[in-house]
Amino acid sequence: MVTMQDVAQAAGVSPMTVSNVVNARPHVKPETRERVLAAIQDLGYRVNAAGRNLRTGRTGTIGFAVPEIDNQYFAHLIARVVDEAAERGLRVAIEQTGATRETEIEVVSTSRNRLYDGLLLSTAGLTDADTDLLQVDYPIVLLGESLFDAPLDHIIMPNHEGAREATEHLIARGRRKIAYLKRPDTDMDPRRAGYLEAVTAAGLEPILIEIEALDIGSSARAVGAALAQGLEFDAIAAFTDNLAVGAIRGAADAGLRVPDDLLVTGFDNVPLAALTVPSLTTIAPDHAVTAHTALEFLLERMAGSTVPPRTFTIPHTLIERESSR
Amino acid sequence: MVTMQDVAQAAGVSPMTVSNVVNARPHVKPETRERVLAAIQDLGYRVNAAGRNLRTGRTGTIGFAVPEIDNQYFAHLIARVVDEAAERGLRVAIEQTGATRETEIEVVSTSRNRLYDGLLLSTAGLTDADTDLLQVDYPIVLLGESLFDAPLDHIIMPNHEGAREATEHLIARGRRKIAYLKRPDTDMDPRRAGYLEAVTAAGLEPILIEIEALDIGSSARAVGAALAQGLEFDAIAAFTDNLAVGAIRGAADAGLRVPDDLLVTGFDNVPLAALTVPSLTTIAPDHAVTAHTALEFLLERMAGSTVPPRTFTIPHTLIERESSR
DNA sequence: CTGAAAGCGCTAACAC
DNA sequence: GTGTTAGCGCTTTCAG
Repeated sequence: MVTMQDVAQAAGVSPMTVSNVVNARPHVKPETRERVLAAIQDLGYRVNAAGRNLRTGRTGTIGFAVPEIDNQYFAHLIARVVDEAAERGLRVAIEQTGATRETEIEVVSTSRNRLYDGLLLSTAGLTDADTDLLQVDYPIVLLGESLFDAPLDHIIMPNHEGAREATEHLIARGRRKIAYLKRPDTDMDPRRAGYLEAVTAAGLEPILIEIEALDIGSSARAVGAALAQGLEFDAIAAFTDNLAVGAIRGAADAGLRVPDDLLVTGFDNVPLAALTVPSLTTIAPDHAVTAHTALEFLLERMAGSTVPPRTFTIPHTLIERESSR
Repeated sequence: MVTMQDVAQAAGVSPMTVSNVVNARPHVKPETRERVLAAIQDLGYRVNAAGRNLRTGRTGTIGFAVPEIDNQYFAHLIARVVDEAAERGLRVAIEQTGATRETEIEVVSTSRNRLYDGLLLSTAGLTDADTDLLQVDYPIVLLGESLFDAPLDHIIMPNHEGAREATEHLIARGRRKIAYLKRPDTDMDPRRAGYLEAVTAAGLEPILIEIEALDIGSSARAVGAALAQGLEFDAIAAFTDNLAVGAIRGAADAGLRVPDDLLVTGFDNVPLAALTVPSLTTIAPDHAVTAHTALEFLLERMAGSTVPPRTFTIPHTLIERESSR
C-alpha cells in the first residue's frame, strides 16, 4: 500500500506537507503542491481512512437506523438523507432494526464504538422506559413516531394532527362509517388518537380494524376479513400509505372499488401514492425538510453543540387524490 | 475516552489480555476473563473501531452502490443484503449513484481508500469502455443489468430470457399488438432484445414506446401520450414493475382498464407487485438468492480468493397475476 | 511556508 | 496463559 510517507519521499517533502496538500489546506507553495500532486498521481496514492480516523477521532460516516429499509417510506427518507449527507461529504451506513426494541438498543450501544460520528435513529420499538438507555454521550437524533422524553433532539411526525385532518376530510366527504386500521403492537398511537378525536367530534362511532403487521399484505387480509364478517364501513383512514394500498387491495378482493364503494386515505405520501390506481389521498409530511433538519441537528451535535434538546415537528399537508373522490 | 490500556490497568493485566477477552479468543483463564469483563463493565469501555481498523486493515463495513435507493427493487435488495451482511457481522454503507457513469466511477475509486472492505456495485451507467476502471486490486462484485467483460464476479439478471418469457406469455394470451416500454438512455437493452425475439418469432410487429426516464411517472406519461396519439396496442411488456405500475396508471388516465382493455407485464417482482390493483404479472428473479450469492462472492474475494471471475445468473420464474388475466 | 516528533488505540508476533 | 515490543497511517502540536 502506498502511504503518505512514500509520496513525501517521492516528492522530496515531509509527510506533513503531503497531508496539507491532500486536505487542501492553505500555506502550501503552488510548486510544492504541484510536485506533491504529481507524486500522488504517479504512485496512485489514496489516503487511508483508518489512519485518519484514528488520528482525528472521526469517521466521516453517520449511522441511520430504520425499522425496515424495504418500505417506501423509509427507502424514500434514506435516499434523501444519503443525498443530504453526501453534499456534506458524509457517508451513511444503514442499520435495519426490524422495529424491535432489542435491535434498537443494540444499535445505540454499538454506535458508541465511534464507528459512526453520529446516529439518526428512527425508533419504533423503544418506549418511555428505555429513556435512560438513550442517555449516551454521543450525538443521536431521534426521528419518527414515538413520543417520549429522552433528552435528545427529536424530529416528530405530525401524527395526531395529520390523522385528524385525514379523518375530517372523509367526514367532509359525507362519510359516517369510517374505519381505522389499528396497529397491533401498541396502544400508544397518536394517529389513532387523531382519528378518534375527529370521529368523536363529529358524533360518529369509531370502527377499529386490527391488523397483524404493518405491511401491505396484512392490511389487505384484515380489510378482506372485516368485510367478510359483515363489518360495515364506507371509508378507511389507514395508518400509512402502505396500509392504504393494502386496504384497496383487500377491498378489491371483496369486489369493492375505491373510491366508488369506499373512500381511503393514507399517511406518508410515499412517491407511489400519486401513481397507484386509484391514486391515494394522503397526509404528506415534507420528506425533504425531515431529512434536512435531522441532518442539521445531528451535525450541530457532532460539532459539539450543547443547546437543550430540540423538537421539530415535520410540516405537512393533506393531498387529495382519487381514493377519496 | 476509556481505552484498553485503562481497562488493563484496572484489571491488573496487560492490554493484550484485554484484547484477547474482547475478541473472545481462547487461552484466557476464566478468572482473568471475569476480572477483565468486570473492569470493562465498570469503566464502560467500548472498543475503538478506528484503532482496530488501522491495525487490522479491515473495517467490517462493505459498500453497496445502487442507482437509486428510492426504488422498490433496490430498496428490497438492500434490505436483503443488509440482513445477510448483519448475519456475518458486517455493516453495509449505501451509496447512491443516480445511475450516472461519473458517480459510479467515483464510488469505485473512493472505495479503494479502504473505507470499505469490499464493494457491491449495481452498475447502470458504466459501459464496456470503462472496463479498465474496474481493474482495481480491491474486492468488487458487479450486480445487475449491464453485461460487459470486466474481470470481476458478476451477478446478472436474466434479462433476455425474462423479457422473452413475459412477451411469450402475452402472446399465449392471444395478444397481437404488444408494446414495449423502451428506456431512452441506451440501445443495449437485453430485455428489449428478449421482447423483440419473442415478437418476431410470433410474426408480430414490434411496437416501441420510448419513455423519458425509468420512473413510474414517466411511464404513465409515455403510455398516456401513446394512447392519445392513437397508437394501437393491446398489451404492454414493461421494462420493470415500476414502469408497469406507471403504464397501468397511464392507461387509467386514458380511460382504459387493466386487464379488461389492456394486459400488462412487469419485471422484478417487487413486493408491491402482488398487492397493487390489479396485481402484476411479472418476471420474478430470486432476490434472496441474489443477495446471498453477491455477498458470498464478495466475502470470498475479501478473503483473498483469486479464482477466475465468475458469473451467476439469477434464477427466475414468471408469476401470473391479474394484470394479464 | 515546511518539517520533526509524538501518539491516536489497537493487535500480530513473539517471548516468557 | 500472559506480557512486551512494535507499528499500522495519519495529523496535531510546535519549531524553524
